[in-house]
Amino acid sequence: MTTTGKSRSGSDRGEAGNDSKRYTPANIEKKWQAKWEKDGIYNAADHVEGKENFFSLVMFPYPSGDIHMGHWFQYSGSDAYARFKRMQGYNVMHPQGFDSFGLPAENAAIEHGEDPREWTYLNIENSRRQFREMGGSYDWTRELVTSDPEYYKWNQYFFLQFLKNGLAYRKDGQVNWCPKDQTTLANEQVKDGVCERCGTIVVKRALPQWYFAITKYADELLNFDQIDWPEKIKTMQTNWIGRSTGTTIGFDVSEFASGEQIDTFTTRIDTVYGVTFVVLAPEHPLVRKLTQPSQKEAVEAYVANAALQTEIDRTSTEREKTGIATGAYCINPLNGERVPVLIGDYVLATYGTGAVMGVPAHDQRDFIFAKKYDLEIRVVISPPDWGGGELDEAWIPAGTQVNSGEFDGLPSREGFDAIADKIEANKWGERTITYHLRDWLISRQRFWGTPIPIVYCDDCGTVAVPEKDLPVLLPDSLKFEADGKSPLTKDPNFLNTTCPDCGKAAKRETDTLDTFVCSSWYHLRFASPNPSEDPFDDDQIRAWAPVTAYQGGSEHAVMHLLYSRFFNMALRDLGYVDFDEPYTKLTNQGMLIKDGKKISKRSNPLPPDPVVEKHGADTLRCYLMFLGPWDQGGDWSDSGINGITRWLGRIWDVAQRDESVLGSSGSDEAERDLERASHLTTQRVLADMELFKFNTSIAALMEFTTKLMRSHDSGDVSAASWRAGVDRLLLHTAPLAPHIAEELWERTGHSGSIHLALNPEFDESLTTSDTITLAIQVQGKLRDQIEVPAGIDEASAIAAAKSAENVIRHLEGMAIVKEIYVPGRLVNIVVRPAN
RNA sequence: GGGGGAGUGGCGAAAUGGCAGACGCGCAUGCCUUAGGAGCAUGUGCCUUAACAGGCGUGUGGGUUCGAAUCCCACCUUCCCCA
Repeated sequence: MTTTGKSRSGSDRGEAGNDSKRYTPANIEKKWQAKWEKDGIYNAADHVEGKENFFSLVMFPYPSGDIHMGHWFQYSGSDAYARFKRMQGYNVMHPQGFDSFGLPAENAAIEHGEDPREWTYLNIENSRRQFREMGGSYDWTRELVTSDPEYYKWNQYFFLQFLKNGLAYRKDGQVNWCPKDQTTLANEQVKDGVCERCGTIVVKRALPQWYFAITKYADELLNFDQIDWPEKIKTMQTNWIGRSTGTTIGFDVSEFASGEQIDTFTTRIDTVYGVTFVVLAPEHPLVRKLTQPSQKEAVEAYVANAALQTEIDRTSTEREKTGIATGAYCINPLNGERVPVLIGDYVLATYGTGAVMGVPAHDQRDFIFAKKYDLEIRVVISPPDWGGGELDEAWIPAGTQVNSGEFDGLPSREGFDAIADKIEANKWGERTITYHLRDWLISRQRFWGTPIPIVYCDDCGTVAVPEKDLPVLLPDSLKFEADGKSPLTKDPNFLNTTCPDCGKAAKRETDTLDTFVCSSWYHLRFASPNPSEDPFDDDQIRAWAPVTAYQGGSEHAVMHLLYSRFFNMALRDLGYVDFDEPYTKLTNQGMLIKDGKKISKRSNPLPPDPVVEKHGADTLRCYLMFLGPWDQGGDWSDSGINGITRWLGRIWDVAQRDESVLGSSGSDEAERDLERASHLTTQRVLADMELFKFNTSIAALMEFTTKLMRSHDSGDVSAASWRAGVDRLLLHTAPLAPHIAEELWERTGHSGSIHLALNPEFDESLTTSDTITLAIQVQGKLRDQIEVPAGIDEASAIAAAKSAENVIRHLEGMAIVKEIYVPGRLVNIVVRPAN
């Protein structure tokens, strides 16, 4: 830094205390943050006479260290919206908390031997400070921390209610297993197929896991009628749920395994006469029974290899499909044909029935597979003009049934139903609806989470912990040790307990709940933060829920946002709430990236504290909101922040100008002009804020700021209308830059917080002017612009257009074909050469 | 592999069927200043032109329309999420 620079900033600091002329964020931001908190102006009462409640919720953060710039992006926008709604006259509740269970705390424990609890609560402390420095309008009396026993107790309680009502169950699931460490691994702990710690190749292994029965709600989750959500989120959820209608059909294998059949599911039963092979997933239970002695060795090797592959690899279309014969055959019930049974790792045991029928002529994957293994390709849906020759690729579209026995000649669309009817009549299978959605696996083999309240007793089996014994507490000390096992599995005080039923010695469940359970109902606890005997108070839920407006990233489209909807529907059916959907309106903010990549504490850091220190919280908030459309995110760069610094400096300057230099009345034209700008600004800002278009709101306010400066400079507006304009500017700026707006509100003689004031109003009739500029096009190309009276009729507009100088030139030698007038906007004259 | 976005000046962007580039950054020139990493004013898509004016222009190729950044079809690039 140069000497000049140093002395300048030094003098800034020196003057700051008494020179109120200069905008110095550090001098005002802390002051107002303290005052707002002391006065509790953002604390929401459950009922306020004459005001409608508005629950404005933003997805709460995971406290992984600093609140980073991405959080600032998210929370600046959502806070501006909550403030805007408050100024619209709503009784706004805008809570904040911490989603504090989860893997990063465990990683800190694993890497640095820290206690995840200490690590987490230290981070929370730091995050609270940053939230305050942001100037968020949060109601901190409602704060919740999901790793507090008062909170996770209710996760356990809901788990038990779900268990009682058939919505929670335990069954075998595939987990990552490290054979050396003898432990399960989270997906994140598997790097390139090997154990993160010891480098051993990780295998898939079946272990009992807990599930929530979300698939019971698959159809209701497909219905979005009651909620105002972005189309893209609804599309993602719809695709994720993946409802498809089709037919199951069994292929008899009793020749090789008595009494058994292979169940397959297909959406194209019309092609069933074209089945020339059947493929099983390597994990399919029939694999062992069907494999013939000659194939045994090869099949075992193939199955072992498949266990090492990820699903990505196995289902990738880039990779060549592989398969291996079992040596067994099955019978196609439709035509009695005997077709080979193969094993292919591109078939997943967890999807559908874990077996597919191979129809190479009408499925491209099967086609390539059949070519490779020299299997028959039989056309059963004839393409139009098909001469009976070999196909170059699978024919997917509809056609005419051929080689399909009694169904030959039918259009395949009719063949679909006719064949399905026959299958159902003969009880070979039935029409079925399947979903891509699977039940929600809630077991985590981790230690920083909600303990699942279950006890295993040798005599009584799986026993639920009685509600009166909740919460099942996490042990105080959770030190991770080098063997890779969860501390819960080794802590005798936690592990050893007595059976609630028979009183004998028993072991606790050591799995913890997925952290998405915490976030599935946290909004209800915000609405009702205090009860200790119930998860929440019904009257408070009625006052606030469902959430009026919810904001968060679209990366949660198919996990959190689907789980929460399921959770709400389940709670409704169990009698806890009386509404169907948890979040009425959803808005996604985009992702803030830096240098083209996601911001991350480790690999791509961007700490906000230095920026706040240099420019102030208001400047940073506005800059982030000005970067671009909030719902599309933005690419951070330091270069533009000066624009916001200048703008706030100009507001600071204009608001404190001496109005006594202006007269008690101004010129008609200038008054009218300022009035129009004022009402137009309010119209634009109110509309844009409602749509989370903060960038264009700020652009409108920048223009208005300039307008007010010029009006004052020119001196031809009245003091009263100029001052009213300044008030309007401050009120609109308040949600975006809350500290400076509050400071200037006070300095310009107002009493009470600007944040409890109401938005200005506008009169649309005052936003228009007497004349408009019409664009004149010839052949759709702009040729001139003319000034005309605002209410001009079509004929006069076209006449005026035709007499514009530059237009005359372009009409020369042309015959007019058509004249188009778009009221208030343009005239387009369509011509052709006049012979 | 599946799913969802996004491509517009040197840069962030605006405009959702009607004047492409509002607003801001940066840059240039000028004013003010002992000074400027301050402030103010003016200009700034590219090409041709002394000027008037004209041509080109919203990732690429096609289409619909009097008129397309915007709607439709195909493709390319890129980001995010899930497995």
